[in-house]
Amino acid sequence: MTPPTEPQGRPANQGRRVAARNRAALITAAREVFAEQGLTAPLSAVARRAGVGQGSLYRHFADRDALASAVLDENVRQIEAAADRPDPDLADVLGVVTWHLTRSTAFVDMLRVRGDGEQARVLSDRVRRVLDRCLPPGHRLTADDVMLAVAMVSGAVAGPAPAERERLALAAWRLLGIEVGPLRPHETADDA
Amino acid sequence: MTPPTEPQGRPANQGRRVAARNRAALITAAREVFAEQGLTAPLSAVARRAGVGQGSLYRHFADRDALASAVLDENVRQIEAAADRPDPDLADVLGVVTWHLTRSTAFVDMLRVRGDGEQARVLSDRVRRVLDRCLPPGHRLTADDVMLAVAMVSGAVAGPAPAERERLALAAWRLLGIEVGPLRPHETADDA
Amino acid sequence: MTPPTEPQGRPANQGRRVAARNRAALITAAREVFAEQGLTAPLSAVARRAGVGQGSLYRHFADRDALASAVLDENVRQIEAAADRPDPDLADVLGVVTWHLTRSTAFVDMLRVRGDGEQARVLSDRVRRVLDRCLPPGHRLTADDVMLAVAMVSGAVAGPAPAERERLALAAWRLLGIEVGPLRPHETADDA
Amino acid sequence: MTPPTEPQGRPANQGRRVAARNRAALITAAREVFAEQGLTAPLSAVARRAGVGQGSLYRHFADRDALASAVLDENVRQIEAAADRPDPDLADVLGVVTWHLTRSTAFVDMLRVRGDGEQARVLSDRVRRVLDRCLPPGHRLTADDVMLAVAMVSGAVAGPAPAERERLALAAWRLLGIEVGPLRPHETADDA
DNA sequence: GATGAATGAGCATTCATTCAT
DNA sequence: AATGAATGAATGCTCATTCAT
Repeated sequence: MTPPTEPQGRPANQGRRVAARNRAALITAAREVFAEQGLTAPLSAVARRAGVGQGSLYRHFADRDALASAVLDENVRQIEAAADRPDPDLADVLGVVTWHLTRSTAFVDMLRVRGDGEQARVLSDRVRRVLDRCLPPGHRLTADDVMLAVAMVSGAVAGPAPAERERLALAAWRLLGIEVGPLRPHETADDA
Repeated sequence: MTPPTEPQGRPANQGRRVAARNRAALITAAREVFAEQGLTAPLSAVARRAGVGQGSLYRHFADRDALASAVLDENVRQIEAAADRPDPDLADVLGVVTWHLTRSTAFVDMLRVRGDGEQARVLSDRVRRVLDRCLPPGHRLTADDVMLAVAMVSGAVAGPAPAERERLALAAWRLLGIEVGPLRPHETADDA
Repeated sequence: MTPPTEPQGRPANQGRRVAARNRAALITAAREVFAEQGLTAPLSAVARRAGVGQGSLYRHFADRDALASAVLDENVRQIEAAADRPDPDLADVLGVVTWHLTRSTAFVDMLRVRGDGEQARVLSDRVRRVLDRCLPPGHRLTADDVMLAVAMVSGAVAGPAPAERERLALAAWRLLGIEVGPLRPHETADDA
Repeated sequence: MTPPTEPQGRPANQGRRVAARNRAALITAAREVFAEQGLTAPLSAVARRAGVGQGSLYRHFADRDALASAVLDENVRQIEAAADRPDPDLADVLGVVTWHLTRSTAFVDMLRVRGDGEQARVLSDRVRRVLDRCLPPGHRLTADDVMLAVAMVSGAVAGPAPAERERLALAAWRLLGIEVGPLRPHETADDA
């Protein structure tokens, strides 16, 4: 993107660009660290993995929750995107939801509305709204039912090792008698 | 020199008479603290709530796992007791299991086999064995199914406030189409 | 020793005998524990190895120093015994001294008069007196010289693993040009 | 709301200007504390004496060994510097070695390779290499001999009070028949 | 006298958070 | 706006010492 030439000066104005890059690096790092160690992982580990000073982390994110929200926001956005067409299919969207459940401990925790989270509720509500839109009128399940079902599936995958989660998630949906599409992420444009 | 009555200094060693009482107090305190804060709560908080020195905690329980096991063992024993008769009824036993799920975050954590826990696996296996015994031959569910269902219900109640858990647990079982008896503990004799 | 008969009563008077046995067990245990872990080993470990309550340890020995002295007293007594004849031979006695140096970290520490020890000085002086008696008038070395030499040899063996100590001690004496007899303990009668 | 001047609360973060100063203060404090109490002295005492938070100590030195190495490295560097010329004189270098032996309990401990210490072995080897270089071919002593002699002298000074150590060290070398130059440090340039 | 439990001070270590540069 | 160091509260754990039984 930036022309590789000009090793000279150009002192200022990089700030803006560096800031954005750091923010993204922090989110990426946090996603990885939270996935591996859970939502209570040391924030210093996140900063280290992002290659960024501790202070910068706090400049971008006021507290652990803000950082976690930023991480989860990306997951939720993918779910929203999966339902972003005229007649969204519930099974399809649940496939995306489940894909994230099997990848991210943090996402699991969020959907179980772990304790405190004001932020978590907001994100969780966005998921609910998406699912609501997928329910044709007269469906045997309500949005509450589906949200509960999602929480239940997250309970099924919360403990075991990553390798087992996919199998367990599918077994859980089967036990619920709810059809689910193929487990997959929904690539959005902002990864470019 | 100084008279034997010293209101200052050490709070007085009350001798070994209190040993059993302390042990019980520690388990009670741990049950409460773990229920509120989860299995990673500070052990110092447990000792404080039990009104006992830190050293006494470590004398009675070698490590966090030993303490957690002592707490959870009581829950599991009640479940075992509930099934301890000629023809145990699955719905009944699930009622006891669910009762504990709605009371104790720690019990929820245990059944999701969070992390490494050797002890957790042992306790979890005891629950599985109990449930296995309740399944008449030819039942539509396997023991694995039921354990998965229990994990799913624990996912349903893990996040929300205690007041909501009972309602959610019942809704979860209904969604699974599995009948569950009244939610209740199973009082054992050792409380005397 | 005690007649194996009479399983009945005989309530008291055992106290005296048990006390002596405990004291001996504590010294033996302390010798082993101090030899393995050094003079700062936990006293609880000594009591445990002796099969005795912590309280009993403190009844017999007011503090760590008293216990250490009791352990070392036995070593010093052997050295005194080795010189307990008309014309004691310096090399012989140094052999006994060196034998203890190679076996006991505690003994090494004592002869280097580690820090505090009032007790250590007393024991150390007894060794000096023994060595003094072994020096024929007109010997090229003074008692101070020999004590210094002993401290130097203890420095040579203090760090390395037990297996190396014998070799190093002999090399040290050779470097000093002082003749030393065979390394051996001096069995006394009180082991019966 | 509150004016930026708050005499209460945090003692104020003085920014990274003090980083180097803190590191140096820690080494100085550690040198003193280790010299007085040995290498097992509480690290909290070091931090306190340095006027630095516990966290800062751990930021600069990962563990006790790293701190000890930093302290001892300076001693060893002086010894190396003393031998850093065409034809180093053994007696001279031993004078520097002995000077450090009489000042620092920690240095004494290091040369006796107490316990496991990976780091201690490294430093000790550096001393050996220096001494090796001072031995003209055909000298009556090998490097092993001289290292043993150094360990022996350290045994002579390890116990007694600082005031006595110089006298005892000289007496020890005399007893060994090894010539030693004046006891003195070797000032290096980095004190500036 | 023996016993074993109670106690809490002490030490190592981690980590969230602040702040001068 | 980034940086990285400083800080100390918090926590786990150990162990010397006391004391009722």
